[in-house]
Amino acid sequence: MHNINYIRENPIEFDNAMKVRGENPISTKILEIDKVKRETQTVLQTLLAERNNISKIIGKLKSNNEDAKEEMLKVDEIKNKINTLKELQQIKENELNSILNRLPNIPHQTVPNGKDENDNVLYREWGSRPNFDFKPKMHYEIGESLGLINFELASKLSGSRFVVLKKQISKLERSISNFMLDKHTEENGYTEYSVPFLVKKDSLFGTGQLPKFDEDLFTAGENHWLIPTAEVPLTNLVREEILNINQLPIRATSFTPCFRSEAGAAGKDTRGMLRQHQFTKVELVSIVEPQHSEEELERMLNCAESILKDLQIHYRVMTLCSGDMGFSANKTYDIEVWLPGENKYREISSCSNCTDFQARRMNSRYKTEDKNTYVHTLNGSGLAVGRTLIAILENYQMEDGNVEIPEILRKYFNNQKTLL
RNA sequence: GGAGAGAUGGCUGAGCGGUUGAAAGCACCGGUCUUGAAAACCGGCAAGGUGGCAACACCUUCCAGAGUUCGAAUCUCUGUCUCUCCGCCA
Repeated sequence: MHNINYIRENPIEFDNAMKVRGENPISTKILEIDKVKRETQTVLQTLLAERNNISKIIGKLKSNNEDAKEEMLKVDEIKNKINTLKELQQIKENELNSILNRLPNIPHQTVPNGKDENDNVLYREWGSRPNFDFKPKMHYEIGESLGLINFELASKLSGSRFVVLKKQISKLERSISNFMLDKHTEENGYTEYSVPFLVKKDSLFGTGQLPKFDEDLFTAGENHWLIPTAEVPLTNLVREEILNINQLPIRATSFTPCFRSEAGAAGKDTRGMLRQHQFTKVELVSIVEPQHSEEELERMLNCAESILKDLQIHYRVMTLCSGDMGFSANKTYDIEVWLPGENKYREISSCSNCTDFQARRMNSRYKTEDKNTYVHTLNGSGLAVGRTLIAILENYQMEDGNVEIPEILRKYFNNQKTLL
């Protein structure tokens, strides 16, 4: 949600920011509505003050047993005007909100301008592509030939874009999530949370999934939605809170399933478990003071990267361009892991600074000496577990179809060196 | 699912339809005292908005939404949530 004051004072900058995010210039319209709204409000408030005054007089007259007929007639007159103006003001406010609710965050000045993922810029990379003496297989070929990944069974149960894992691969998934949580809580300073996987509308509005992206979400019953990421419950922990300054920074992590309808991705990545309706993820969320959010984004990125470094898997980090960023983001880094089977880099984490954009929607503030200030919120995958599983299978595969277990995970496997 | 109780400022908690934006306490901030701290005492302390260069004035907000009234934290209706008891159950 945008600060209307900022738009009033910087309409051109605002329109430029929207433009690089693929929106039409709209500040003129916003300010027009805003102007009518405020003018109405000013008149309305004068009338309300008048009404309050007369009512007070009536109160006094009545308590003295005096006649108040004249005053009551006056109020009656004012009341009609008040009702009309109230209605108008409400209409204008709703108009304004329905526009503001759907506009994305302003990009940070260091965000490259661009249209889509082709305009993203390499930020840094780590490691190098592994060499294989044989043709590396795709993760699903590995998993299916071992009989440990099964898509037919999943489709029988739930349809397309689901998967059933079994035995060692199932255990591998579990060990990955344990490793990530251990790392983030023991070394990276995050606090582990277990949170609901079903949330209500307000929470999804707070983080920016609603009202614009409802078709990407699954609903459950009348009033609940399945979370598309733990960012939603974790960030909303501070919704409608006024935090004490000494509570900041908050660094929270959680392991949850994520549910996405993948409405716009028909036909994309249909093979394998790269793009599923349900996957698990360890999420990182930071709530910080505004002046610290830029460095916190770098810190969060490092925390996410530390997982792949420990797993010894090659990756690169991309700075997303303005057109490829998510709705709430001011700046986003994607970590793309190398998948030898696919012979491609694929997104495995996305770390975003949402500045005060979500905080305004959530009304999350902290107390400083003389006023309350919106916090800054950040979120990042640390990492997507399903895709980490894919990365391990493809990077650690052996010619005989077996898979080596990354050293850091062996403690979860009784020091076993390979999957079989 | 059945029966009852409740929702008030950062927290706890008062509140006859009209000087209640809201008592009191805690927390927090400033001061006095003290070598320093604690204690004690004094003072300050809700949020959002509109107008104004500003001082400041005004409006709105006591879970949410409708309603009654000249006037609602206080009365009525609906919804949401919380708690207690009973039943059922992971």
